[in-house]
Amino acid sequence: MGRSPCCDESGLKKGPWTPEEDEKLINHIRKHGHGSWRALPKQAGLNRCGKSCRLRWTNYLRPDIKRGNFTAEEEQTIINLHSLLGNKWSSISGHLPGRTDNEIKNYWNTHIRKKLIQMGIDPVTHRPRTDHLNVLAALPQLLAAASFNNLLTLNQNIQPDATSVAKAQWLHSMMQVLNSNNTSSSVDIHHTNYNIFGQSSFLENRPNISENLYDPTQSISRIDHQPLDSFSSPLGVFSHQDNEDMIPPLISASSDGSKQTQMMIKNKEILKHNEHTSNPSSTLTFTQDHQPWCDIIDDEASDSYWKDLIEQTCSEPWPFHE
DNA sequence: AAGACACTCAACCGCCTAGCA
DNA sequence: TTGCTAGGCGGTTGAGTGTCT
Repeated sequence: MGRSPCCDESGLKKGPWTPEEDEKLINHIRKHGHGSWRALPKQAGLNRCGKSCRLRWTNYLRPDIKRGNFTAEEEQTIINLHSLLGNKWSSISGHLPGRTDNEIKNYWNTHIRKKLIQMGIDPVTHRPRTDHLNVLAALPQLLAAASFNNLLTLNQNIQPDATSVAKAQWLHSMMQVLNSNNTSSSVDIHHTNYNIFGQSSFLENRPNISENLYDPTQSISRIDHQPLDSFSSPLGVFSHQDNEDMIPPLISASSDGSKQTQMMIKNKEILKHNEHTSNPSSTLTFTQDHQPWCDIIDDEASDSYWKDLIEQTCSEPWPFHE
C-alpha cells in the first residue's frame, strides 16, 4: 500500500511550466479558487498533477509573491530565524511576507550558507567552526585579518568590512580551541553562551558595520548559560557581567588594550562548573597564567609543524601583544 | 570562439502528518 | 482505533545561464 499516488499517473507532464499553462492555472484559481488540488488540473484543463499545480502556484504564480533580491534586513531575519528554528523553511517564510519557503531555502543554500562558512561560522550550529584542518588552511589569512582588525582599534577612522571582523572574531574562537590542551581549567563548550560577534566595543562603536550582520544575540536564548562571567584570552579580556547573553568580544573592551593580553580566568566559577559537567570530551580550556600568546602556544606545540607555523606568525608584529 | 566549470533556482521526490470516514 | 487521503515540508536534482580559461 503506502503513499497515495499523486504524480505517478502516466502521461502527466513534468518539467518547466509554459506561459500557457501558467495562464490556465491563474485563470482557474482566480475564478474558482484552488479547492482540491488533486481535482484542479482536470477542471483547469491542465495535464499536470495536483501537486505540481500547487507548487507552481505557491512558489511562483501567487500574486502576493515578492520578487527580486533579498534585502539586508530580510537576510538578517533569515539568519536569526534559522539559528532559532533550523531548516524550518516554511516557518521562516512565515516571517518574511512575500517570500516562499522554496525561495528562502534556495537563498540560504546559495548565498547565506556560503557567506557564513567564509566567515568561519558553522551554518548548522551558528557557532564558530572548530575543525582543525580548516584552521591550518585559513590561519595565515585569519591572522592577517586579526592584525587588520586590531589596526582598526588604533585608527578609529578606518572602517573594516564585515568579513574581516568576522574572521578576526573567528580567529579568537579558534585560539580558544587551540589552547585547549592547557588544562588548568575548562569550560563546557556546549554550555557556553557563544556569540561570535558578541558586543565588543569595536562593533558598538561602529553601528554602520554591526547592523545587518549576523546577530545571534537576538536568538541566543535557546543556548544555556555558562557560569563564567569574565575571562581573558591572548586577544583580549572578556566580560559579560553587563549582559548575561553577551559573549566575550574579540577586541579589548577598553581603549588601551595593551595590558589586556593576559590570560586570566575566574577559576573558582569554572572549576565549580566543571564539577557539574559530566562530559569531559566537550570542554574548551583556557590557561590562567600571564604568558604571552606565542609562549603559551610554544609550550604546548610539540609538533614541529605547529612550532614552525607559530614561530613564523610570532615573528610578524603581533598586534595583540604588548 | 568554444568548451569546461560554477552557480542559480524552479521543479520534483519522498516522507510526514492532520483530518476525515 | 485504524486506514486512507490530501496537503505540507525539506532535501535534492538538473536545466538554464554566467564566468573562466
